[in-house]
Amino acid sequence: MTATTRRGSATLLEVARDAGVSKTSVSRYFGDERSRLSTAMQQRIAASAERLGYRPNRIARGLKGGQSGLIGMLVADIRNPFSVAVMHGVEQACRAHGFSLMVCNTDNDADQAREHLALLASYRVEGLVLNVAGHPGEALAALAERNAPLVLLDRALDDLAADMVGLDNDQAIDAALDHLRRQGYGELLYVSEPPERASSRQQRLERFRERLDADGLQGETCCLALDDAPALERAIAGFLDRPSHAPKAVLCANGNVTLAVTRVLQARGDTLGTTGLMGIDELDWCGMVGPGITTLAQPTEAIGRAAMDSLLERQADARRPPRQVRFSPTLIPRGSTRR
Amino acid sequence: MTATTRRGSATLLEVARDAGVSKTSVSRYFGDERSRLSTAMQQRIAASAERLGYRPNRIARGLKGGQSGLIGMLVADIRNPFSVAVMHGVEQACRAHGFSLMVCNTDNDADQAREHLALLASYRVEGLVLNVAGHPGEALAALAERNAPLVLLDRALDDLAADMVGLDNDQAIDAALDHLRRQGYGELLYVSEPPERASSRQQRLERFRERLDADGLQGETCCLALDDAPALERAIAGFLDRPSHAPKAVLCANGNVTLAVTRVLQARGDTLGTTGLMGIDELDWCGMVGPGITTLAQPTEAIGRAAMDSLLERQADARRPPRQVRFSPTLIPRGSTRR
DNA sequence: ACGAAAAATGGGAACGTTCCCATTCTCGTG
DNA sequence: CACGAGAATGGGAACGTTCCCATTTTTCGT
Repeated sequence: MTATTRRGSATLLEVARDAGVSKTSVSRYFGDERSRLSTAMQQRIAASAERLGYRPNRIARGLKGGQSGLIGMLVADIRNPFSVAVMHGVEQACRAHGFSLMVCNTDNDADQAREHLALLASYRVEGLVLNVAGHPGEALAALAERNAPLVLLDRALDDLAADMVGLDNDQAIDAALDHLRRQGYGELLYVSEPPERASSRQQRLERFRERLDADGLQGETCCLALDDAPALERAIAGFLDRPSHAPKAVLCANGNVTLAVTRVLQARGDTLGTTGLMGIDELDWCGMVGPGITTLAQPTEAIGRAAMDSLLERQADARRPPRQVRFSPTLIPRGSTRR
Repeated sequence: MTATTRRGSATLLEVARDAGVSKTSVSRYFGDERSRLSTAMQQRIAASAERLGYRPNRIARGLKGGQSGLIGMLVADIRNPFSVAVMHGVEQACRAHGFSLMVCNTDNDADQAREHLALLASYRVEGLVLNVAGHPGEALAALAERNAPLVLLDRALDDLAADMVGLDNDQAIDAALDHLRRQGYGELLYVSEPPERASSRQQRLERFRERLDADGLQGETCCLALDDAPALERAIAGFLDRPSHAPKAVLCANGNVTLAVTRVLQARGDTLGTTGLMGIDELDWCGMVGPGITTLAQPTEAIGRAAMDSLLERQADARRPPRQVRFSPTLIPRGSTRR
């Protein structure tokens, strides 16, 4: 009872007894209501808590108040540097607002997504950042269940009117096409992963097609899963090996595509620049491959922070109409688009 | 009370009432004791739970049983692909054993580490994976407080006898030196980040120095913070621009170093291969820069899983002596070490 | 110096579980 | 046919908080 070592940490009640005050006062001290306590009491509590090594139990706190202090984040692919960068932003913002982030990785698997969503719901997360393709049904379930704020990252879900944060895809495609045209490329190949379940992929693809018509550029698109390397090789060969009137360039829809396409071009022995190459998403190595790869960088940290802001705002006003926040990309010109 | 939509999800008690059974039975159904229930009761509970959309509240469960179902992980730098890969392994293993992973990123900041550690403790995590430099005092505090299993990733802490999982650093350095020697490089520069607070950096550095003596190789070491680019440039210039009798090569202590050094070499216009380059840690782009960069790949996923295994074992037997698990690297030879 | 308002404090009842103990029911067995 | 073992079930007390209210103390204006 006195100074014996205990297995767990001290409880609020023990601190209260030790300090000779009520548990309510201790609760207030560690809650946000220190101002309601006299200085003397604050000191006594502080002393006792210190001596006993007391740490409030977030779990117990979450139970009564319904405040888990947790924000959940569902990421389709944790190994994607873009996702990690955004996650970093989300985490910073979480900390700044006293939340903790619980990240789940679905490996692009709908079953895992469902499972993880249920898990996050069972931890009563107070907000949810979603960066996955597909199945909003489950998301809705979790949402309805807990009535927790939700924000979509980089992809909208048709049948779910939710807040969303991401790149201004139209602007990105426009910037890319402008740059490529200005650099003298006349025939373009747009390579994307399958757009079916990811709205941002759809938007970029669509915009590419629209602008092609409008600008009178020659171009084509190609959507395929990146694990099918031979298919990608064939697609690229089909485009590059055809006789043409104007210099050719490949535009990559995201970082993963850029990686895969660059591998193929290298294997073929194409010279970057002569064959244009440009990608959305900036990566560590883009400046180091050949003459450097031109990219459109996304403001990843800002996107992450904006996601958290959106969560907080919706927490404050649940019935505000859904809003989309779009960020502008930054063009980083390099040798791969210099002839 | 009847079929009205509710704001949160149903509670165990509501399910019990709906099914006309006691809460204990429902608790048993969702716990691990289904076998103790009659088939009839199982069906009734299942039906009610389904209809009400019941999901057990992990927070409440954690309170009474002390089982948070959470594993904590502290990562020094979430943007390091190596850390992410290991984290991926840890997460998989967590899921396989019914735990969830809570990842905190410290951005190499001791204050954040302390803060996050306190946080994880307050969530009563049942295990802790540590991948940070420095301050074990805090870690010990959390450990002692909760008596939770602990495993160190990639770095041991001198004053803390804990389980640890990581690369076999000696073997890695040996493999690197063997390879470089066999390829005909005679003068070596070993570049590392400051080793003070990370044991694996120390081990690699030490081993490099030892083997240099033993093998009669010419070589030197250089430790600096990577954000100081000019210093790195100077160090590399000092090494490469000096007249010599044998081909020179740079060995990088980890992926971040490889990135920084490669940038410098490219800026200088050195030809990879003529100037040897080799790094520990395999990265996406290592095959694509110049003639490719030779690396020693770590089995990241396996390391992650092993960390989790270690946690579970220690959970089962708290007083087993600390154990270290060391993994072998895989050499991936590329053009940067071909003359 | 007298209330009355404001500030400081405390006592319990939740929150949604689990878990220890009863209690009831079902049989096989002597 | 009574008896106890074992299975199936239920009642209540925790777990460590927060929060509503009640109570006590202080501070002032007049």
